[in-house]
Amino acid sequence: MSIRIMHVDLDAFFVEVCRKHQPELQDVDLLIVGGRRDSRGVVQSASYGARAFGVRSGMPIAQAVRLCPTATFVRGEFATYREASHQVQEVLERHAPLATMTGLDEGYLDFSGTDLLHPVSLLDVAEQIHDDVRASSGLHCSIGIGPNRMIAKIASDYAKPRGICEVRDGWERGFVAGLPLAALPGIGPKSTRRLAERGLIDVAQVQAMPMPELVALVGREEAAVLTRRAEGRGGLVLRVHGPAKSVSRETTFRRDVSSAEELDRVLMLLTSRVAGQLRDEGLVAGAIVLKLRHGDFTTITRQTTLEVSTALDLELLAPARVLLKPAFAEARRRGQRIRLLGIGATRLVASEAPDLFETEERKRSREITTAVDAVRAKYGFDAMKSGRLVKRRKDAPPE
DNA sequence: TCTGGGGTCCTAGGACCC
DNA sequence: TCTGGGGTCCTAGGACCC
Repeated sequence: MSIRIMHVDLDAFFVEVCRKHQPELQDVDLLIVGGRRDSRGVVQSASYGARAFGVRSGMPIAQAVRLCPTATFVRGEFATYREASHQVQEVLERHAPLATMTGLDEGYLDFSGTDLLHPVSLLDVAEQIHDDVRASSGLHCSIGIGPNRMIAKIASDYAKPRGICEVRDGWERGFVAGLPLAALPGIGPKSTRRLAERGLIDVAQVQAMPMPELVALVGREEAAVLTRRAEGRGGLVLRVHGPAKSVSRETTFRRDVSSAEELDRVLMLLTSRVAGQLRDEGLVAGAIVLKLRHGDFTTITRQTTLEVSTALDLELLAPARVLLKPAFAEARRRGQRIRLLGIGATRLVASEAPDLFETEERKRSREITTAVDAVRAKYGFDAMKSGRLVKRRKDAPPE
């Protein structure tokens, strides 16, 4: 049985979704999604016109403004991304027995063992998928086909935009030979720099290098991984997403914060959003993680195990506060303001039926929470907030 | 005006148990 | 009184991906 995997990647996804929902952006050639010009964010996605100016995803907005000052900057709406992503997912599921989205804007299909159905090539199938995605979501995509996941992914990248690239079995080594190492998945900025310091830039160099020499350069373990990738070998099976392993919310302040009160207010809000999502998904958390980023961008995390797994706001908030207090004190001692605050829930398990022996207090708290969730399900998250948050909102300066 | 937000996976050291 | 090693859980940090 031959293994054939297809990777579908949407072109300039965030930009195109924004165009779809804001028709006035339709003819804006220089469009950058991620945040307004003055925001403390990074570029999520840039139109091909803006990319010609050197704008790339992940780049600070401020830098994008300098490179492309006449561009239009928009923030984008997560809900619209999710909606478009679902439309694409449905198309993919129609075309293969096993299909899975691995991000909002990409997914894999497994055509392994369909040699009788598609004996020679999957190009015609890919063309059909492209057209169906376009018809269903209004978005263009690029498609890569290969004998493993890594090759399919690199091929879709190579095909961009709006292209299809098929790498047949046996050709993968030659296909990756012309690429820089940084183009291989798993080799990010840090590894790229480290490898470059040892003179390793291109895949072809690794292919040509005798193993002992490579081991001498980067060590046995990394040499093995590098060789495997440089030979074009990669994952052969698709795994469908399991349940979430963590749920988190974090926010970067518009200006660094030094007030304990403000931190606590935001901690309440973030925790309540995390807790809400946990309940929504029928999960409880066994531990929580607090994240702080200082003004100088150093980032710390503090984690603690919960006595009882929970998805109740207050039962997550209390230990979160216990973590925040000394961490904030330490930041103060070092003269650091807080740039980012985040809270995450981990060690998630499916929530069970309520404990028969639970205290009256906890029972009441759980029942109130259920009522709040019901209101929120109907009117949205902001329909219910704790009195403290509402009060504070009123005297807050206009956004 | 430097550097988002939501994830996954890996490593490494210490505690603790057998 | 000294001396193990393996296994597992926990925390913190870091690389990477989209």
